[in-house]
Amino acid sequence: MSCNSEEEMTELNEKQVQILLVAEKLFAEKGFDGTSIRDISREAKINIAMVSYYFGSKDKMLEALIVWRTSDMALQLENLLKMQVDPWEKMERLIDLYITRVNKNRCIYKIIHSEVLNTHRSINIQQFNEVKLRNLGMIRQIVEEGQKTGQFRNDIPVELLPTTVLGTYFHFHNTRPFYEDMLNLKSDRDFDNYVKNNLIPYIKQVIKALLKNENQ
Amino acid sequence: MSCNSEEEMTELNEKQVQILLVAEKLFAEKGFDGTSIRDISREAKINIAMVSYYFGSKDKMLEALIVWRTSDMALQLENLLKMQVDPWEKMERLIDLYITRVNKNRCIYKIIHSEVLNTHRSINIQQFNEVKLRNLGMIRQIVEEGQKTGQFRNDIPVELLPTTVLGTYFHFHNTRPFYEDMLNLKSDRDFDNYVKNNLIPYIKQVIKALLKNENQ
DNA sequence: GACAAAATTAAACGATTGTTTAAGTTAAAC
DNA sequence: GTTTAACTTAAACAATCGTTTAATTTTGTC
Repeated sequence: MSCNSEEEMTELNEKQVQILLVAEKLFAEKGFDGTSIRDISREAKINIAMVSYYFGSKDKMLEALIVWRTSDMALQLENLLKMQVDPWEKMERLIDLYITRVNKNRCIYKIIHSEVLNTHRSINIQQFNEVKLRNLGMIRQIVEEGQKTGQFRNDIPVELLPTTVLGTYFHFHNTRPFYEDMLNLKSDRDFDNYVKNNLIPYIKQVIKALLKNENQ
Repeated sequence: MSCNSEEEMTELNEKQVQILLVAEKLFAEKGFDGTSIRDISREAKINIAMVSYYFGSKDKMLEALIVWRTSDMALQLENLLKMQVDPWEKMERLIDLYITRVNKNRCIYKIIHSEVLNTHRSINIQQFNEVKLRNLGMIRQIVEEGQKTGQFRNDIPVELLPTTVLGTYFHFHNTRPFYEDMLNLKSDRDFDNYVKNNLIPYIKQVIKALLKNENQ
């Protein structure tokens, strides 16, 4: 059930990918309901009938988009877990991995959070939940490593750590206009630099402060 | 410019409030674009022409909704700032105030973050930004109090603290179906209890761990 | 070149969108 | 009671929505 490699032909041809790329961009900009199939067709330079032809419907296209973007995370996490490095280092790299990945797929995460969850939409998000649960298991392993060596505290609510990392990151982006005003970030370049030089180190600082065993 | 007490008649009659209450509920459930004026009219038991009659348009109604919900925060924060209590206590109460308020107006915050910001919508959010900036100034004062007594570290990126508090809180709600699954929260009551007994104390723990001066 | 399948198109479908209109009702002022 | 303004209504408006249809073009196979 959790394995989708063969059961429903998830392979996408290049035309489908072309459509999904445009859809992802527009959905993130204007929302799912705010984006029409005609908008997508215009930007992707295809006929409006092609969406129904390739995906069946607009809803199913969104479903295909989500599956496409969330089905290759496990590998990277397993590689991280195998590494023979200090728990602190491993936790830092975990945060880097999270942020890098989420930043790369920021559009689709925005869609998922604001359009799919909580709204009564008939879209299957089971696979998305499974990815999150597997990720959490790996984070728990890293934390336990640090606890065994006495470097980390023992009472850490692991299940809330990713929420702080991602929540801080997403909320920063969600309130981007405010931060641009206050911090005087005039270009995309300024903004990205602030994320890299201030926001990400801050998130690491937060998590490390929370993990640190004070009795040591 | 920042004072709107008289310039454009922000007072709402009870009919307008009735409409806004329904609109807020539906927007949060189905999104701004996903909610039609006919949906609102049906639920509010009014004629579909009343929205245009009272607010001018659907867009202006959203603007009125945002202004209505974000124009009474300053008073509570000023009262908190005046209190003669320990900086730690003050910071805890600040977080409580933030969360209580945001929880009360969760619907409108959801709308603002997912529908207004970042999407190219012609809605004035200046007032919303000003509220945020004023809040930040007060947080900065509390932090400086704690730094003067040596209880807080000196290198604290104050401008990112509210983002961690609100980001963690919002992201928890945004991924609610996942947490319901994992933590076996079967009812609204279970969920609210977890927020009260686990999430909010965790957020306080995170902020306090970050603020704590290790050299003391 | 002939055939079949896949891909693409323009056009139309009925439904729904936000908004406006013009007629109707209500309520208060005089 | 008359007048005036505010309020409310049903109906219609043009525009756009997601989807389907049927015809046409492209592509690959023999």
